[in-house]
Amino acid sequence: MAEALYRQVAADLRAKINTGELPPGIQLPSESALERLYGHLSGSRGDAKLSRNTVRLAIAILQNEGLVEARHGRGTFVRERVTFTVLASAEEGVEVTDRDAFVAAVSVQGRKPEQLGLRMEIRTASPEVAERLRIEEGDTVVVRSMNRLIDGRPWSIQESFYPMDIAAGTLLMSPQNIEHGTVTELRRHGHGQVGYRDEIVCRMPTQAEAVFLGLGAGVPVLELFRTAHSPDRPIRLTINVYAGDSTQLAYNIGEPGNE
Amino acid sequence: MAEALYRQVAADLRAKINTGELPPGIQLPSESALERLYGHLSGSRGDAKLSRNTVRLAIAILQNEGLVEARHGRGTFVRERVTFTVLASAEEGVEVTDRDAFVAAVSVQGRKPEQLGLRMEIRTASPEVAERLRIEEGDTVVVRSMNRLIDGRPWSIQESFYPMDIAAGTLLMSPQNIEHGTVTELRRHGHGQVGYRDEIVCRMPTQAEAVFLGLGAGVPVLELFRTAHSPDRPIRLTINVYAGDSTQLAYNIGEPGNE
DNA sequence: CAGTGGTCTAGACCACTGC
DNA sequence: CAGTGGTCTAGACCACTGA
Repeated sequence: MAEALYRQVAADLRAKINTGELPPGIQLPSESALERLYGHLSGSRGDAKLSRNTVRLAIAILQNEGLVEARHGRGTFVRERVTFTVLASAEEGVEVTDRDAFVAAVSVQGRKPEQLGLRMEIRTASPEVAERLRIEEGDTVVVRSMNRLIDGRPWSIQESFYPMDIAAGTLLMSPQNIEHGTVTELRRHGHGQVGYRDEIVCRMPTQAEAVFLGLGAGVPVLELFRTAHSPDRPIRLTINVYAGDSTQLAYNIGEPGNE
Repeated sequence: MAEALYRQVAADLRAKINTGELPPGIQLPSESALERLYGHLSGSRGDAKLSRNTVRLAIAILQNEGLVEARHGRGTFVRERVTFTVLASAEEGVEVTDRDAFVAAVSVQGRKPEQLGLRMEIRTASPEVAERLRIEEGDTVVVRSMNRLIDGRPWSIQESFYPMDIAAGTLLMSPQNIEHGTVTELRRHGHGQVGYRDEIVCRMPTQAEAVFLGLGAGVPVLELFRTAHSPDRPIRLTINVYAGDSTQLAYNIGEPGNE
């Protein structure tokens, strides 16, 4: 046995997608059609026909590679993708993660931004959070979270963590948008931001993330941990989870080139 | 029908992994054991038992989430993961992507670095490459590529593209390591690097990448496009493809905090 | 050799979509 | 209603691993 049948079928369909013979948006042949189309691979007689499960295994591979998307009752289609670029580096190390900055950045790229549900909670720090904020695991932290959409499609999940002693007595304690921005609000209370560290990983989404972001099988997420600090200490940790099939992060480092 | 059986099985196993009841490295019950273990879900009589395909569908979900790994003839195991952090920002915008820098960075984190097969080719620019180097599609470019391993495991695939007029007459045309580094070599020929732009995306690997990097199902890759420029023009594009389950990219922006 | 996962078949019934 | 994908079963044979 050279190569499993379902892998051969997947490889053939993948090739057709990559060469453009099956362009984005196009419907694949139905499962029963594929059973017949690839029947000749089974090495059997003339009436050759694959079993449906074999065909479905092949399609599952392509789904998990993010190449196709099955729509119940309608068919299986080659995925289309458009990406949005986030400029994650900033002059002077004082970036803006507030709503206005998001709205401006997206609008510039000709897309429609939306921000949903600013929530504020008080939690205890997980090990991940505690380590980056340089506090103890279990210390209380203020969490401000929101969801962002582009062109009506869920795009990112953002949670910002503040040590309780920093957030206490500021507008961060209120579950509302801060007009002048959180960076300015922190500065007014003696926590001027002078820089940040970004850590970026990619992984497959959790169940909850996949549901909220509307991710099909085979779409990973980009996770960005941004630890902002004053000259003295970390003042904020922002975790962003982005839909991997529609996000690009960009950093400009050093002097700008001649553009 | 509330929720598909195989999804219920996957959800239960996932919960056990997340709570640590099934810690990393542990073997899952065998497929036939799972058939019996979760038989009660089938809503049937006492001898309840799932079909093997149903169990396999459940395991496939966890594999595609990168949570477990099946080893033929041995069993299915909860994945363990260790990550290596790449500091991608650099002082003065003049980073070093050369072998020595890689070796030093990995050694510092107590791991064993290796670099394989430096290759040099001449190709024509794809649209992706041409756009970033600001040349025409189809223009000839010099490509220098290599693979890197950490602790003996394939970790990244790197390809650097240079416009032909920049590479001509330099050591870049030879398929050998450049002792003083490519950045210095370019500077000696009048192309001093003053900054770069990084673009980061994540996606599922191609077939070839999955094979080379030894990625199981459900492991995405991080792809980093670094366009380095002199004051005048782009001088190099480096594309790195990293195993997503063992890589973290980091950027320090602005003034360093008090550490 | 026994036990594990890998591949494949044949057929059943269900749920969703759109005409 | 016909056609699509979603779920599930029962059973077969193969390939790999390790004792």
